[in-house]
Amino acid sequence: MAKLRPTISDVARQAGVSKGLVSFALNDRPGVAAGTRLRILEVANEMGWRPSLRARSLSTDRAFALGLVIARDPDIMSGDPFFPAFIAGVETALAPVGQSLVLSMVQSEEAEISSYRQLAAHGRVDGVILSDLRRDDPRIALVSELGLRAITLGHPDAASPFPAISVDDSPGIRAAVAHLADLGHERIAHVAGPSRMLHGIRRSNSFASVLRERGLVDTLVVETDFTAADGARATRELLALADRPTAIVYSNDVMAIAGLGVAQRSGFEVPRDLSITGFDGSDVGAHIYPSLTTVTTAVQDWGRQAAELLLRVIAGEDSDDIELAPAQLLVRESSAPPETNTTTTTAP
Amino acid sequence: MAKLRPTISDVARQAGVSKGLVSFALNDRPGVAAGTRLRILEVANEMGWRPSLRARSLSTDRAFALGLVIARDPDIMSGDPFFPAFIAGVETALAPVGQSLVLSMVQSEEAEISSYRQLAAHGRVDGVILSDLRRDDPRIALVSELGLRAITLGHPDAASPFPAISVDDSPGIRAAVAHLADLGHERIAHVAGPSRMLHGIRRSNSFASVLRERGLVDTLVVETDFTAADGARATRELLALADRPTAIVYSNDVMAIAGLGVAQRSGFEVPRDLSITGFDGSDVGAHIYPSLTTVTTAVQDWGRQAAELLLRVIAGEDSDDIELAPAQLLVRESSAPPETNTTTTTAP
DNA sequence: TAGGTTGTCTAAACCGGTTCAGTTCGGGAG
DNA sequence: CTCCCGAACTGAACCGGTTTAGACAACCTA
Repeated sequence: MAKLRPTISDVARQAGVSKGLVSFALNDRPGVAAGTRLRILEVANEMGWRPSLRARSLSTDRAFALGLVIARDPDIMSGDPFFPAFIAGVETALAPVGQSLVLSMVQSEEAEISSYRQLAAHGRVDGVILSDLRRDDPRIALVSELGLRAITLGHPDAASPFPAISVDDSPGIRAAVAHLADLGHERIAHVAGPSRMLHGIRRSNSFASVLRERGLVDTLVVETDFTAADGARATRELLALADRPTAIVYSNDVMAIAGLGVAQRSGFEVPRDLSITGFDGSDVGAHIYPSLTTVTTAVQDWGRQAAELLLRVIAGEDSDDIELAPAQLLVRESSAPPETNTTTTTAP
Repeated sequence: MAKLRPTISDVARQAGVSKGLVSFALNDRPGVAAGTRLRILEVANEMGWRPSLRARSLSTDRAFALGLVIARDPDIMSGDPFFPAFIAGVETALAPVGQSLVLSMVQSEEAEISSYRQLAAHGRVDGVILSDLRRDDPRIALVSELGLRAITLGHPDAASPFPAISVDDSPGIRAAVAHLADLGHERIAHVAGPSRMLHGIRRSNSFASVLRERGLVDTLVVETDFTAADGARATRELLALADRPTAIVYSNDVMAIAGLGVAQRSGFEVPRDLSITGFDGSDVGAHIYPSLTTVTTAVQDWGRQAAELLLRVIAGEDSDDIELAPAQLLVRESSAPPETNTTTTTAP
């Protein structure tokens, strides 16, 4: 015979007080005599009482959960190291405080919107983490209109009522390009992410600005949808150019690996004939041949701090924007000086 | 001023009936006159009434959510195509019925156990999906003791109160090995997953049994933890053998890609000097050079059907085990006949 | 000693649904 | 014309917490 879990009324009866007082005692609120509080806690503990999240949810109008809606094709997700690490980080912040993560993975913009609507309508979460910001991102207005709390991963391109927690990609991209330029590359291409995504734009801008600073060509840019297939396509296009690049900076590791495949298949030897760099260092990039020079960020930490920030927002505490340690270049084998039979550069 | 969302009492008042009757009407239960029901639905719709999930949760003792606890290191997750696709599939089953997925990613067995305990104690979910089954998996007893409903991905190695939804790996593995044997390979190795995981064991067994049937060596097996790093390590060990294998069957694509890297780095040309096959076809495997022969399953469909099965279990409907279409071999470029002129190739 | 203040506690309302016992009413059978 | 029955509906309890108004006693002050 399974004995039902005790309720707050059971505790009250057992302790000989009213259930209201038990509630006060258990929530550490003033107005309870020290001795009584102790006795109540003791009785509750002894009876194995656990608060009912549902009852608490109903009466306090909170969900004790955060939401994350990922709008990406599973194909893109499949090789991407970002979300697993990010979610693992979120978890480390939530578990200790008894909160949960409600995850939704959608594959179209309509599904994305209805996903946020459902989360809000059902009161499923107290706040959401907005990732993969886009230009004029409709989610910001939507989410605030729905009355959800939120934070953004990165700064949106318009005014936003939500705090942002960001990792500056620029130093990483700049370091990658500078690294290649320092090696002597003059025609450096960029296989960019979708231009509707802000981090894609930012990376592209950083890319272009370093090149301009150095007086190098900054027009070798191909936009992609972040998939391996599109990374391969972009690489084929670049390598087919009459004046092909000698180095390619990719916006993620998956595309870089696919690009490496294309290059090798076409008879180019990397890094002798072509240098490549990735982004958002994946585990596998370290083990391919040649190993992939890439740009890494502390994603798991990002996840943890994002969750902590959102919890503070929900609690109504002051919460300013957070700027995390910038992305860092990790030089491995896939980058080297270009073949030297090309024209030599003159030192400034 | 924002008007508060209407409650069932508001609808009742507006329609001139009791709130009990509104509840009956909205839940399509008998005992409501057709005309009245229509009027109530009309009023509710007009007022924009949405049921409060929290109130419903409290009174019906249900969560309207499913749980998934993933106990893997983010490093392993990062290149693995399984969970993103699986979760996307789950979502397609949940969204239409207004349910949600509560996801938890943990990195230790204690954290895993306490994660299930929290989900149950908080009544956060009505059931859980048990993935990555292990031998003598403690979660089966735990989860049933906690009173959660559940389904397992694959058949556990002991009696289980939960239905299983499985994809038979054997045909895929057997096809991969047969493919290699048919090409003429005689020394075929296996880079296996952790032996504590049932699917790892099953794949190893299938591997060994085909080899025995064909009278080939079945002892070239190295166990790994599924990471790229460990896949690389296993490959180095195998290639260092005096009588090295001419083909390697990997238990996932990430390790196969890492293995390819190791082989190429050691001067082996794939597939001329060494054939390799992966498992759980990832997007990127199609774009490396040489492209990866692998074994694929319809993971997204698996996710959708798993969620649907669990929903049936929760609803108390009959729910038998489900056997999905078996894994299939996808032959690409990384497998070819062994070199016939030399029995042993020496590493440069 | 009266009056006010403070601290401790109780009772009841409340969150927004579901469910059940019981009341009302109309129609068919006898 | 009754009587009975089932369909339609009401009112209230219930889920398990939180919160507020108010009761009561002890203590302090004038």
